[in-house]
Amino acid sequence: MDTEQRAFDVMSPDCPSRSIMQRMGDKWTPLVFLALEAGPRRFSALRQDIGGVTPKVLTQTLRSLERDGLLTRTIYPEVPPRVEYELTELGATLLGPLEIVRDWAQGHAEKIIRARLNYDEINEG
Amino acid sequence: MDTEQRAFDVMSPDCPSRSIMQRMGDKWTPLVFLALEAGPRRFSALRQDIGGVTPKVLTQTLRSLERDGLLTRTIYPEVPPRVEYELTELGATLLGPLEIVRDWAQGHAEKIIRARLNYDEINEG
DNA sequence: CTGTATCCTTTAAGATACTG
DNA sequence: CAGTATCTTAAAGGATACAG
Repeated sequence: MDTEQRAFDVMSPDCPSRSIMQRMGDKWTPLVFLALEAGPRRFSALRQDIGGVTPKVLTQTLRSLERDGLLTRTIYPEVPPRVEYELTELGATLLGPLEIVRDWAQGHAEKIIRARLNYDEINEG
Repeated sequence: MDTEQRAFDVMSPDCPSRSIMQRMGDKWTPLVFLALEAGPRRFSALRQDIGGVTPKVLTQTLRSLERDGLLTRTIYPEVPPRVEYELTELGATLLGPLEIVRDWAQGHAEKIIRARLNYDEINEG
């Protein structure tokens, strides 16, 4: 059928691009990406880079990104074990958009916090 | 204290910018923004623009964005009632980043879907 | 038309403890 | 070191019906 344009449309309820867009906004995914920006990193390093994440949740996040082809998981047969995570070429293309969003969030956080206080003041007193 | 740089850091567990970044990725927020890109829009119009959203959830999303100062809600005292939603200046500054993310999602959806199929094939049979 | 109210299901996430 | 297992809680989202 139509595979040239409008093949994917986030405004369409069933479009897979929706799930992709949502995944970007989940709690830990963006932080994993930013932590991997500079290069490969192992599990415990990621855990430290990203404050407050439990091993279970970090594993879930990493597996999910691996499944989507956004990063690779490499196991080195050593003792003690070493596992490295690294962005794929595809994953790296997401860094730009992610940084833009991050910069927006950091740059406008103060205004938003003020707006919230103002709203709450008016609507609760 | 330090209000000049690194005032907000998404890598920091308790930074408010995290909650902002997360909100961008919730299910309906980006779609509301894209629907409001062309100008003010009323409730029922938004409901139709955005497939599959229930009134309850749409209201929640809109209220939350209003609270953050990203859009305004204007009630016109008519019968039948008319309510229009419109992006604020602050909200409009988020359109650019959002479009970049949307384009990435739509542009790479196919590759990701293939990666998923491949992963599932290997890890389940 | 623009919502609210209720109830329900699903999913994300966190705490904690344990294993190859 | 790099996870897994189990349990529990919190939050998001959806179905449906109804109200001003």
